[in-house]
Amino acid sequence: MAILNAKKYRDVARAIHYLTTHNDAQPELPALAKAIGLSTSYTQKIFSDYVGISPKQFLKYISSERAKKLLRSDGASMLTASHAVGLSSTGRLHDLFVTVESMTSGAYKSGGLDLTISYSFHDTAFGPIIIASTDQGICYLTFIESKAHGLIELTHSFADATLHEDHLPVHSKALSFFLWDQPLEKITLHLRGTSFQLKVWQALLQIPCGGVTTYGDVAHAINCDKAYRAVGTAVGKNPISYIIPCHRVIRSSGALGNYRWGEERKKLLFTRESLY
DNA sequence: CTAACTCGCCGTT
DNA sequence: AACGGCGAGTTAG
Repeated sequence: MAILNAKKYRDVARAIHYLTTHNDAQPELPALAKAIGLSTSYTQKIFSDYVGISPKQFLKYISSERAKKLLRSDGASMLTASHAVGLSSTGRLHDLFVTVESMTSGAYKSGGLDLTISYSFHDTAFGPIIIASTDQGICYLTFIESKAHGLIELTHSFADATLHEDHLPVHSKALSFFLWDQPLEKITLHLRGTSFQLKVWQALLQIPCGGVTTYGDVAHAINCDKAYRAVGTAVGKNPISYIIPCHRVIRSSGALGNYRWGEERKKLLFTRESLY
């Protein structure tokens, strides 16, 4: 599968941004290419390589009518136990391969004092990432703009931990989650969060690849029907992008809603996965 | 028929 | 006490 480095991701993201902000004008390929400053042939190529469909089709695929249909087809049952038996065949389920450990209150409150964290950088189909782990498991995985910027954010998040760059085998395991045509490897996450956040993140692991659900449905799944607003903020604090698939949660209106790592990235993930 | 706005929700800081 | 990766109902086009 095609892998996006920082520059390619920026180009694709700009293309997505242009299309969605000019969708009423039915933009033709030449207009798109001109807007992002690349040739028509190259624009066509990178777009279809990385998004999976042509620029023209793309607009149709992110329409909120289509999103609503996807919600209706599996939505409500997506977060119930029943999917594990029947519906899971349509998409890989992360919760069968992911174990969650939560940090002790000491490490939790201190910003990671006494923790030794190894981190490494990688490119994925959805852009460059940083992966970090403790001796217990993956503690951090985010999309990044640059290595320097990514490291600053990691440092900010674990201000009192000891950090060093080191590409461990467990990082490669995490990376396998980004590849479709390859079996998943079992992995442990080492998470820092409130009990409410942990419940939310655990629920997200039940959404199969290609599936979508709503913030309200997640709230229902954890028995806090009216806390959908709080669910939104908890989802937004997910420290392990992609493996904990927070990008599969959208608004009940069919609008995609916000995304910590950029609206364009959420559109890319949403489109790419619903083609799966 | 959407799009924009209001007002209520509730866990965090 | 204020603020969100929200949602349902209402109103303006």
